[in-house]
Amino acid sequence: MDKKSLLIETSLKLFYQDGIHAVGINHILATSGVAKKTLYNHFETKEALIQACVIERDKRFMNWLSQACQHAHSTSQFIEFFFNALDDWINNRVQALGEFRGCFFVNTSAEYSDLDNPIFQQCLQHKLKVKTYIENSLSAFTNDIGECQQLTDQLILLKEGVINSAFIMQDKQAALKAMKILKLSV
Amino acid sequence: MDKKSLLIETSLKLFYQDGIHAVGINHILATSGVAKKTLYNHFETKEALIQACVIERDKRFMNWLSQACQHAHSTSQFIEFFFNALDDWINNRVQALGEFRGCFFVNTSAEYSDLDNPIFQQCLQHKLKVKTYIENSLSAFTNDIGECQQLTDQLILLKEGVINSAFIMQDKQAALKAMKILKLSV
DNA sequence: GTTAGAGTAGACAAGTTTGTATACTTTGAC
DNA sequence: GTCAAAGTATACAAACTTGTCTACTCTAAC
Repeated sequence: MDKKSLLIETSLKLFYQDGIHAVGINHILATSGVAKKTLYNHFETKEALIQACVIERDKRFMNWLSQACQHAHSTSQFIEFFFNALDDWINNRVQALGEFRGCFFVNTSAEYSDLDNPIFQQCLQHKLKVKTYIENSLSAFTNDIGECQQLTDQLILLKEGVINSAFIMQDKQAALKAMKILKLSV
Repeated sequence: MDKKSLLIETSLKLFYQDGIHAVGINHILATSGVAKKTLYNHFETKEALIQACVIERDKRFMNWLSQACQHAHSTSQFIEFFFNALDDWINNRVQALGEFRGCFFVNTSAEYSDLDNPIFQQCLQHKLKVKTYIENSLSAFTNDIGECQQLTDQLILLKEGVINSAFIMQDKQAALKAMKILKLSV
């Protein structure tokens, strides 16, 4: 693995584990075994490294989600795949996303919560991307745009609730509970 | 206001705004206008101050929530009051909770996400307290314990989803959307 | 008026932070 | 084999971190 990727990999893991401000550059260097000059060769500042991490996390998340839902052939099947994927993640069956500690984007936003902060904006954009992905996927199964949008809103709302509850309440059944709610209402 | 309360008040505001690690003791002192010795007279360490902040936030949250829902006389009315309260909060109509920046307990947990960290445990306990409050409130309106538990789970899941979505997606309508979901399924 | 408790102001210690600079080594392309 | 690019190791600067300490002041009770 090239040094730049190694640095992002290491930082992503440490940032997700302990938060951004709590993890110093030196800690990242010691863990990755990379020299300081190499880091500042690839990234102008710590902030640039953080931004690269957010981009990488977004990539991994979208890859995982789209793969998990790709074989859905109906709305109800999409819902099932979607929440099963979340269930896998919060129960640590998805290696690409690391040991579950809630939503990386929410955790990161909590440390950069000003609306005009570029890191917050990156996190917001990720969430919008997920929303667009869901809406596009669902639109294949129905012609009713309103219904499609409403279901997207509901999936998003429940997804955020699942991730949050699984993290802070340690409710590892959250995804299955959420699936039930939608199955009752759809 | 006595100095101890002033320190908690100031810290709570700054921690909620910028995160815990990002806010130094000196910043808190400069903002509150309190001397360093006074702070360390009241709190042994920064961690003790953080813990006092979590306790205070829990108090304010529970007070606000229980007041907002106290006049509910039925399950559906409770749901209405509950989500209207959330709607007030995320749209900055609740002074006691400060300018909305997501869930203080989630934001804080993100910086102390080890299960055995006492701060994480405090946040977890707060969430369990909210759950107990909801379950107790609902139990007054029905004799079906299973239904009561299920609805509690749903309310919790949607509450977390609402707070998260309102924060990171800046979806200020999230609470009203969530109310709709439950009205469809109940 | 005296006195004890609480607060102020700020210097200080010891360690950490991000980021730069220097001197040396490895590696891969030609 | 040469040479440039990339990496290593580490010292260093400047600022910041938490927490301690000293000397002074204010305030309220008696």
